[in-house]
Amino acid sequence: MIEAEWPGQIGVCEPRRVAAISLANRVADETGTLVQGEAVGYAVKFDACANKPKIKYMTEGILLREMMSDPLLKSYSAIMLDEVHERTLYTDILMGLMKKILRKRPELRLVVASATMDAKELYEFFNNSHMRDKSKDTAVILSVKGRQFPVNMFYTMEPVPCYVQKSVETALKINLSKESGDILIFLTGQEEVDRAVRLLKEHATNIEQADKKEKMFILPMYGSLPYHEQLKVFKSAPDGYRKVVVATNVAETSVTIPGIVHEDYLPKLADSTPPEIIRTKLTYAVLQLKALGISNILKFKFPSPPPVQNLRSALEILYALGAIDINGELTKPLGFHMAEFALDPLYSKVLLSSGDFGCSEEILTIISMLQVETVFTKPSSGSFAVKARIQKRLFEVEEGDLITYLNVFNGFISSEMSQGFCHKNFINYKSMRRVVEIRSRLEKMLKNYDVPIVSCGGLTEMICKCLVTGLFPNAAYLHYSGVYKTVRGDIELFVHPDSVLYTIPQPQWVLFCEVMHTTKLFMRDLTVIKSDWLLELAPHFYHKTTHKEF
DNA sequence: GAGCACTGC
Repeated sequence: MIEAEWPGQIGVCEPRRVAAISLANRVADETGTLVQGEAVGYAVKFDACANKPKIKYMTEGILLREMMSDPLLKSYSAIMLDEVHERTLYTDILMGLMKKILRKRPELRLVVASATMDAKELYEFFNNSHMRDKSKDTAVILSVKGRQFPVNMFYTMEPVPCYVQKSVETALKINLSKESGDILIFLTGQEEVDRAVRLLKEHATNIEQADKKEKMFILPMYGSLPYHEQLKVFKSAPDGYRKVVVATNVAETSVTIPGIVHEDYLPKLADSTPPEIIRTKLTYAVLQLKALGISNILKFKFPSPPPVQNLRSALEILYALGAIDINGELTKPLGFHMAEFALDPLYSKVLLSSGDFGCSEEILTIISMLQVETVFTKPSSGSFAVKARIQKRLFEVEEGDLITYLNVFNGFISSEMSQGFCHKNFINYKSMRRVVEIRSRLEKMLKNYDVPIVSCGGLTEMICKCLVTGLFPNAAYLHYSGVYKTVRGDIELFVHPDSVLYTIPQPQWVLFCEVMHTTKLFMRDLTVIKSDWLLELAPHFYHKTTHKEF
């Protein structure tokens, strides 16, 4: 074990929650200690270890957050960044911050672990190799040969007509064989996982009823499952049962589910995507760097510098939201509170102003609904597809998708969160449970910030106005040519066919939550607004002269 | 009438 002369903690950052939790479990198991004990623990959002374990596994955002109260990470003597080859936004930001910290704390040990051969680039980044004095270099490259866990893989040699069916059959075959060990099946999406789980459960029930000894314990695993259900895969199956986990690729990398020795395999695509930081919106990341006291974002050393224009527009939006002042300083309390939310700043702004509009109950619901994939299921069979469409109409309103979501949620709550309600209305029950979880967390945060939790009781205009206070950068107007355009930049946008506004006469002004770039630029999750509201509620961003339409 | 999935705070 780690001895006393090792003064601080060892922090290991993983890009995904399940990875952090499963590694902590694994290491605790190997060292014969309890997870979340003194030696080994983990911290992910909403589920942190209470003590300070010697080895702490966490998601990247957690370490970033810890830096807000402990900027030099003094409680750690070593930090490991794992899976760096994935180059998530947070990996890059953490590497930039660690470089700064290392200058002030040369005794801190940093291990950067990557599965690919980008070592040279990272080596140069941490060594300041542009400087002439190489003797000051402190980074070294260590190579570790990969070691595989003994796992039996099953490939199908030929294409199979239905691989969901086939994987279920394979699992059943393994289950009847003499070999012991748990089974992990990978499929491509949530729907497939649910289908496979249903099939397997039928078999499992039959086995139990026939009182055979090959009992199975079936568990699904995918991202939009409520958190407490995700954690079930890490527990061992009851005595006498073989655990069968059916997963999407949530679990594909860096996850070790204890006991798994059989894997179904789907080929992984070559990892060639450029770092997230150079192609994504930086509003939230810049907000967090500001919260860490990085005053000059444009001078911050990123391993892969994002386009300056992206940084500038992030700063401009944060200013217009009121999160930073004219000097680029985080505002108190608004900017600091916005940095605390694990949400797009446009959404956290809407939440924080919802008390003033007397509609925080409704806004909490809407923002929570936006955190999950669509709750409407899309049956593939014809007659059910028509029925689903008819049921969805019952919730639809002319104000747009967001108020429609509000109606769905309220219906779900009135039904006492019944599965029957979801079934009848073609709504995903598990997603709705997750929305309920998220909503109660956000509500707690609003209460902490003394935002009154109040309902406007059906005054949808107040809700729509409140949405403008944060979503104003996402406003579009109907051009006389019949397509929508952004107010700034005149970019052509189209209503997505999934929107409730798709089939009704096009309103003059809308807010969108997201743009999807597929065959065209499609706006999703729309709300109808009035142009006056933009002038009234976002004067920094829109002036009367900005566009003739005003 | 569109259309891969997944993740993180």
